[in-house]
Amino acid sequence: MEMKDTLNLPITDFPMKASLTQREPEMLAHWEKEELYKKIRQSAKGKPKFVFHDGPPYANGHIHMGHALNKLLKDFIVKIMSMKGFDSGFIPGWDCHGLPIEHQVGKKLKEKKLSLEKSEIRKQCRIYAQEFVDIQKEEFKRLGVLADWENPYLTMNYSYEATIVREFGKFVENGLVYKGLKPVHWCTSCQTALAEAEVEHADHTSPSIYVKFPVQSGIPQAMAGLSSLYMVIWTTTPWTLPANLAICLHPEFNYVAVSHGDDTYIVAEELLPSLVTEWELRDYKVLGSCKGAEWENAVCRHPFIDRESKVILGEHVTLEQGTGCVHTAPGHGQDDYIVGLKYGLEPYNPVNNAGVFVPEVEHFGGMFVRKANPEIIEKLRQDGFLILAVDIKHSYPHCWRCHQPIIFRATNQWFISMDKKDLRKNALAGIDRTKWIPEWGRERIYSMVENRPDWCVSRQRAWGVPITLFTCNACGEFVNSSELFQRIAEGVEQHGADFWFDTEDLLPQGTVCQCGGKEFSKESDILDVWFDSGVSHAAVIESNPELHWPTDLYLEGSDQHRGWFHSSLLESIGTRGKEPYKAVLTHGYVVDGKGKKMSKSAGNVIAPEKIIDQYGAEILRLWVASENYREDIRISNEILKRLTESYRKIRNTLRYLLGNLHDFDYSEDHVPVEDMLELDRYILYRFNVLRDKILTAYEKYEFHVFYHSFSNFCVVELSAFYLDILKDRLYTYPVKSHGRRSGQTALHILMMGMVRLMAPVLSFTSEEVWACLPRKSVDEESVHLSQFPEPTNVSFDDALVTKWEFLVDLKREVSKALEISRREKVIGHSLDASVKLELPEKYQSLVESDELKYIFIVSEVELVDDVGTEGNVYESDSLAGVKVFSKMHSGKKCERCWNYFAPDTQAGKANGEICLRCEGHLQATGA
RNA sequence: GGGCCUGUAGCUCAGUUGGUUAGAGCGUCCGCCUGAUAAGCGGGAGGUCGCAGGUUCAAAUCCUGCCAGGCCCA
Repeated sequence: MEMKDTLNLPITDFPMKASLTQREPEMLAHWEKEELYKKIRQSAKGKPKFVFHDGPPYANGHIHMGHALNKLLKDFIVKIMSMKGFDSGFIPGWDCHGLPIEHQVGKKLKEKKLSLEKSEIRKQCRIYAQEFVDIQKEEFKRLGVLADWENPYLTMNYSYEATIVREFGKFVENGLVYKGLKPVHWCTSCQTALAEAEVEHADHTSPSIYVKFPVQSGIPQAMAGLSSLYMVIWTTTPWTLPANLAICLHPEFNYVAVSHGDDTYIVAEELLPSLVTEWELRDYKVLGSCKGAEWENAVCRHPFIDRESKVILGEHVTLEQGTGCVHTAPGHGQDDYIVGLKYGLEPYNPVNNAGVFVPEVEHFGGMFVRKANPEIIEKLRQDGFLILAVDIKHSYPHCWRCHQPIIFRATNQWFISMDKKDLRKNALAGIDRTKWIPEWGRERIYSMVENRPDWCVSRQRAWGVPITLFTCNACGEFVNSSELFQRIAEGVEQHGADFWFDTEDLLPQGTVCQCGGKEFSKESDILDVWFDSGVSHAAVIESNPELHWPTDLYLEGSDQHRGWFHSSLLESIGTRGKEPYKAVLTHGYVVDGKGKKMSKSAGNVIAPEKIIDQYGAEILRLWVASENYREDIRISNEILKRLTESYRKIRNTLRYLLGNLHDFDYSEDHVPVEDMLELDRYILYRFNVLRDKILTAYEKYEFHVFYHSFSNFCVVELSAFYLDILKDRLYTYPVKSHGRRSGQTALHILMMGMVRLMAPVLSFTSEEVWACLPRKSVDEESVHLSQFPEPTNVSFDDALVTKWEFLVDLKREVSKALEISRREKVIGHSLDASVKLELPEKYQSLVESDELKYIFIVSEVELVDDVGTEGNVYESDSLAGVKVFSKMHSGKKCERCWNYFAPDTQAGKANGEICLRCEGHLQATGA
C-alpha cells in the first residue's frame, strides 16, 4: 500500500451521510441566532426592489402539503430574487377572523357548557387564532423558509382591523355599498349567510313531489273550454311552497293539456313521456297544446294558502327534470329572485334565522322547515293536490363548516355592487393588465368576475371586523360620513374591533337623517373574511414605505382565482381603480401517487411533518423543485425514495469536489483560464451553459428545470465524465503541477458556482457546503447572503465544442466496446484494456491520439486504418464507420497509477513496478 | 351539469412552427471496480405518447368525441 501514500486522494470532513433530520434543526437555530434574514435584508438595501406579497393562510390546524408547497415556492422565489441582486423580502401573514375559528371555539365552549357574550367569544377566538399562528409559524420555519417571522401580518392585528374599517369606508363613500333583501345561502345551524365559497355540495335525500296548482284565469285560446285545469310543478323543497308566488314557464317550450280522470294537467310536451311513466298514468289524453308564452299572466291558486300564484315566463326553465312548470319562490332561490324582480314579485321569506316558519304562516307556523316537509306533503295529499311524492338522493348544498344542509332564504344583507359604479367592468380591465402565469389563469378569473353576483359582505357572526354603519330606523338609509369612519377606524386602531361593539355614543349627538329621522341602529353584522384578506395589499404593502405598490407578484393555489386573487382585485379596483398586483402565479394541488386528491376518508394523506421526520425538509424542498407545479403534483413514497437517491448523488458530487480542493488555495494556486487544459476549459464551458439554463429557468419560475438539469450535470457531465477522467491527474500528478492545479481550478469554479445556483432550493445542503469552503474563498458568512455566479470567461469556440461533443460520444462507443471484452472476462477495469480505433476520415481531425487514453480511461489507444475482424471488434451504430477493437493490455500494471505500460520501454528506471510517468511525478514531488 | 386545466417508459421530466427507428436522469436487470466505498464506473431491457375517430403524403404534436383525474362553480 505504500504507493497509495504517494497519491493525492480526496480529503474532506463533509459527511457523505446527510443526517438531514438532525442537521437541519441545528442549522435553523444557527440562522436564527445569526439573524440571517435580517442580514439578507440589510445587505439588499439600495438594490432594485422586487415586492412579493404572501397570501395569508387560515390560522387553523397544522400545515398540510399544500401549505408546504406554497410556502416553499415563495421561499425559492424570494431567495432567487435576492441572489439575483434584488431587494426582496418575505412578510408572512395569517388570516385570523371568520367562521371556522369561531366554530372551533364554539365547540370548545359547548363542551364546557359555557355560553358567552360575543365579546368574550371574540377574545377566545383571538387566543385560538394566535395559537395556530404560532404553531404554523414554527412549521413553516422548519421547512427552511427565510422570512420576517418576527413581524408577520395578522388580519386580527388592531392596525390591520383599522385598515379593514377604512377600506370598507371607501366603498361606502364611493357609493358601492347597499343593503338589500336577497336570497342567500343560509345555514340554519350556524345561523349565518354563507358565501359561495362556504358552500359545499354533498349527497342528500330529499322528497321529490309533484303538486297541482288549479288554474284560475287567463287560460290561453288553444286551451279554451277545458275545465279542471292544473299546472303541475315539481320541487324537492316542499317547505318553500308556503313562499310560492308564481309558476314559471319557458316562453318557447310547448305545453300540453293532458286529461287524466277528472283532471287536466298542464306540463311541458317534451317531458310528458317521462311523467306518464313516473306517475304510472294508464288512461290519459292530450287535449291541446300551446307555447309557454301564451300562458303569461294566467293566474293559479295556491294549493293550501289563500293566495294567487301568477304564471310567468323565464329562460332559466329547463327540460332536464320536473314538468317544465317551475315553482317560483323569489325569497328562496336565485333564479326565482331574478325572474321575480321582472314581474314585481317581492322576495317573500316567511322563514326566520333558525329555519323556522314565522307564526303568520298558515298551518305550519313555528315549524322547522325540514320538519315541515312531510307535514306539507301530507296536507297536499289530504287536500288532493299531490300527484306523487318519493324520496330522491341528489347533490345538495351544505354548510362547509357544520356540514348541515343549507337553505336559500331572502335576508337583509350588505352588498358591494358589481355594476353600480362599474366595479365589474373595471375589474375585468384590471385582469387584462395583469400577467397571469400560467396564461389560462386569465380566462379563469375573467369568467368568474364576469358572471359573479354582487358581493355579499355581511355575516351574522361574532369573530370578525364589524360593518361600521348606522342605519336610520325611520327610512333604513345608513349614515355616510367619512369623518365618522375615520373616528371609528382610529378607535379600532387603538382598541381593536371591540371598539365598535363596546363603545356607546359613537354617533355625534344630534345626528339627523336626511329623512328627518333621529334614531339609528348600530350594525351588528361583521364583514366577510374575504374582505379582510382582500385589503392585505393596503395593510401590508401600500402602508409600508420600504415596498412599492402594486406588488410584483402574488403566488397561491389555483383555488385562489375565486378566493384571494379575486377579493384582492375587487377591493383594490373598488377603492383605487387599479389592480394590486402586476403578476399572479398559480400552482396546482398536491395529489397522491395515483393523481387522486388527498383526503382523510381515502386514507392517502401525507403530512409534511412525516416527510420531514423521515427524510428531512431538504427532500421536501427538492420534491417541490422536481415537479412541474403548474399542474397537480404528485407525492408518494416511491417519489420520495427516488428523490432521496437523487439528493445523495448531488451531495456526493459536491463532497467529491470539496475533497479534491482540500489542498487548493484559489488565490495562490489557481491557473488562469486561458492556460487551463482543454478538458478543464470544456467543463467550464459546459457549466456556463448549465448556469444560463438554470438562471433562465429561475427567471421563469420553472424550478423543475433546475432540478433536472442540475442533477443531470452532476450525474452525466461531472461524475461519469469529467471527474472520472480527472481522477488520474488529481491523484497521480505532483500536488502543485500545472495539470493538477488546472483541474482544481476548474473544480473550484464549479464548486463555487454550483453551491450558489442550488442555494434557493437546497438551502440546507448549500449552506453546509458553504461552511466547508475555505474561508478565503468566500466573502459572505452564509451562501444565502451571496449572489449568483457570473459566467466564467472561457473562450471555447464552435470547433472546440464540436470536437468535445464528438469525444463524449466516442467515449460512450468505446465503453460499449469494452463491455464486450468485459463480458468475455478479457478485461475487468477499463484500464486493463488496450484499444485500437478505426475512424472515418471526417472524424480524424477531431482527435489527438495521446489524450484519448485518458479520456477513455484505458491504458493504450492506437489509431489504425483498419482494426481488422479478429477478436472483439465493435462497430458503432450512432457513429457510422467507427470501429473499436479491445483486448487485455499485454504490459505491466503500474502499481501507482494503475495504467498498464510496456515493461521494456515505459518502466520506471529505479523501480520497475511503476511507470516512467509516475517515476517522474514522484521525483518532481521530491518523494 | 358548466368553466378552467391535466393525461409521453415503474418515477420525475424533455419533445422546437405536425416530418427520419419518441429522448434524459432515476429506478430495475446484468456486469466491473475497491484510491469518492452504506461510494464510483459500464452495459442491457422498458413506451400502440389515456382511448376512439378525423384532417394530412406525414400526428405525441391539429380537430371532434369518450374515459380518467384536479381546481372552481351549479
